[in-house]
Amino acid sequence: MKMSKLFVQTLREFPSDAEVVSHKMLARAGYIRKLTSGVYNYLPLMWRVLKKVENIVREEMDRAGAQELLMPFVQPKELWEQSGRWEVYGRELMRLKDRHNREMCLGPTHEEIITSIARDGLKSYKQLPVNLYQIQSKFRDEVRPRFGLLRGREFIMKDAYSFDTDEAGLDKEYQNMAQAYKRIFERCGLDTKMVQSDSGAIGGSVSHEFMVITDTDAGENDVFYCEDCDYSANSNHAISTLVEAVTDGGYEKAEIVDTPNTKTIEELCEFLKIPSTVILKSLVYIVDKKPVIALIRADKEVEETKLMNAVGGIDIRIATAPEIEELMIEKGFNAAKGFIGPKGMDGIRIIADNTVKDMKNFVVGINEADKHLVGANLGKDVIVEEYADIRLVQAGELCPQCGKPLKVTRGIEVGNIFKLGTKYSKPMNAVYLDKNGKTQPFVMGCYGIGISRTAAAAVEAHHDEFGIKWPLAIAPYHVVIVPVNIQDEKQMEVAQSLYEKLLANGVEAVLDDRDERAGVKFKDADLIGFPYRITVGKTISEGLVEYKVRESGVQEKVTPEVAAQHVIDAVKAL
RNA sequence: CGGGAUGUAGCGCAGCUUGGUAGCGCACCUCGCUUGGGACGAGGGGGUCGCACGUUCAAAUCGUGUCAUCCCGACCA
Repeated sequence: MKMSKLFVQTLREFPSDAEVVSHKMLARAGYIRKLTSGVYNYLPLMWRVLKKVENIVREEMDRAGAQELLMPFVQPKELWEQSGRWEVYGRELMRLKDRHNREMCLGPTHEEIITSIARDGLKSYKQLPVNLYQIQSKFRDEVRPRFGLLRGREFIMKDAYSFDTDEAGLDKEYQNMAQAYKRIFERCGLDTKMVQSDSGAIGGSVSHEFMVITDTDAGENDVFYCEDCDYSANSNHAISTLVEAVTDGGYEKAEIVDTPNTKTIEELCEFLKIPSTVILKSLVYIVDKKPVIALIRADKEVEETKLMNAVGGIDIRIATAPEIEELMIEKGFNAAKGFIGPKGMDGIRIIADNTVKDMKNFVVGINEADKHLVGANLGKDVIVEEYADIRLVQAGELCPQCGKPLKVTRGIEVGNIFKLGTKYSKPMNAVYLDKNGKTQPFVMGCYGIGISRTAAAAVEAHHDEFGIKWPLAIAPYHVVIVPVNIQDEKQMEVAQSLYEKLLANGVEAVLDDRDERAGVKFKDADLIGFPYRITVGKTISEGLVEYKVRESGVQEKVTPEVAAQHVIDAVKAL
C-alpha cells in the first residue's frame, strides 16, 4: 500500500472526548471514528487489525474442533420468552418492533438462537459433542458506554457454544477452550490471566475470565491473585482467608449507650475507642426493587454481585439516603441515617456475611439516633437466619489455596468461558435421544471473546507517548518504508525495490511516498504503530538504510537486503 | 436515575458578558521554497453557529423547550 493512497487521517491532537489511552490513540491515529455514543466506524486500518484478531481466533477455534456459523443480528421475542430472559435481561437489551408490531431485539448474545438451532438440528447422542461459534457484531445498550472500543454498545464478539451429553464432556470441552484461549491471546501478543469469575446474567455455574492486566482506569475489573500459587479471581468471585483480628468487643453485658454524632464507622470507633472489627455494620440494598439488609463486620465491604446471588436477584444497588429513612419510618423508627440496625426490621430479608459468625459482644446500630447497642451477641440481640459469603476481598487477606497474602490489580476482560449446564436447554426443551432412546437436555457451555475489545486492550498494553506499538501478529501492516526525500531518485529507487521485494515475500508493507518532510512521516509511523520501519535516507550513499523496531526502539544501519530479511523472517515466524 | 459541563468547518478552539450578517490553529487545494523527528511564505475551498419556537428592525450572542455528547454521582451507616 502506498501511504499516499491509504485511507487514514492522523490528527495533531487527541480528540477531546477520549479519556483512555486506547481510545485516544485509535482515534488520533485514524483507526476509528465515533458515529454515536458507544458506536464506532472501523476505518480501514482498524478493520485490518480486527480481521487479524478474528483470523487468529478462527484458526484456533477451528483447530480446537469448533465449527463456524453465522446467526442473525435481529432476534424474535418468542425465543427470549422461552428462556425467560425477555423479562429479566433489562434495558441493556435493545428492543424494537417490526412493521407488524412484532417485538424483536438486537442480539447481545446468542444462547437462545444457538439453542434453537441445536434443538432442531441435533437429535442424537451420535451427533455430540458439537461446538459452534460465530464472529459477529453484538449490541448491548450499556448504561454508560465509555472507554472507546473497550466498552462500546456495538462491538464485535466471537461467541461459541458447546453441546455435550454430560458434565464430563462439558468439563473436557471447557478445558479445550481454555487452552485455545491461551493460544489465541498469546498469538495476539497479549499477556492474560485466567481468573475465576461470577457467571453473571448469562447464568450457569462455573466461569473464568481472561484478563489483560493493566494498571489504568481502562481495566474495569479488580483481580485478586496469589503470587505463590495459581489462584486468581475477579473481585465479584474472589474469596480469602481473613487475617486474624479481634472480634470480641469485651463488653460484659449488653447495654444501650449514647454515641452522639457517630454516623460513620470511623467516628464510632473513635468515640468508643474500639477497632472496627467489633462493630456490626448494617447496609441497605435494593435488590429487584425490594430492600435487603446486609450485615457485615465493619472493617469489610460488601461485594454487590455476591449479595445479589445470595438473594437470588438480578438487579442490585445500594439504597439512597431517602430510601433508608423511608424504611426506618415504615418500621416505626425515627429516620436516623447512620444508626440503622437489624433489630425490628420485620419482613425485611436480612443476610449476614460469614464474618459475622465469629463476632461476640459487638457494637450494633439500633435504629435510634446517637445511640448504639454495645455487648451485643448473636441469637440474643441480633437474630440472623441467613449467612452467605457477601464480602469483598481486600488485598493483603490470605490466599484461600496457599495462605499467602493476596495482591490486587486491574484487568480488562477480553474473554470468558462458562459452564452453562442445562440452564438454556431445559427451559427451551432442547433435547437429544441418548443410547436408551430417552430424551436428555444438552449440557452446554459458552465461550466469548471480545474481538474489538481485544484490539483495544492490545493498544492499552502496547503504546508509548508517541503512539501505538502493535504486536506484529495484529498490526494493520507489518512495516513502513520511509524514503526521507522522495525527490531523491536514489532513495526512491531503493525504497521502491525494497517495497516490491517485501510484498513479493508476503510482507504487508506500506511505502510512505508522500511529499512530506521526514518528521511528519516519522511521527505518523510512530502514531500508527507499524512494528518495523525502514528509513531510506542520506546513508544510502554508503549503501545503508536504517532499520528500526517500534516495540524496543532499537535501530541499526544495515544494507537494504539485511533490513528486508529481518522483516521477512519476523513475518515468517508468525 | 440524579448532578455538572459542552454543542461554532474534518480535528482542537475563540467569539456570546455589552445582539449588527463568523474567526484562529491544524488538516485540505494551488504556487514557491524546503527535505532525518509534526518547516516557511503567498493565495484558496469549506460552516443554515445542534435543532425548534420566542423576543427584536436585527440572534452564534438574549429567553424557553428539545436533542446530542462528555464527565461525575447514585449516600458503605
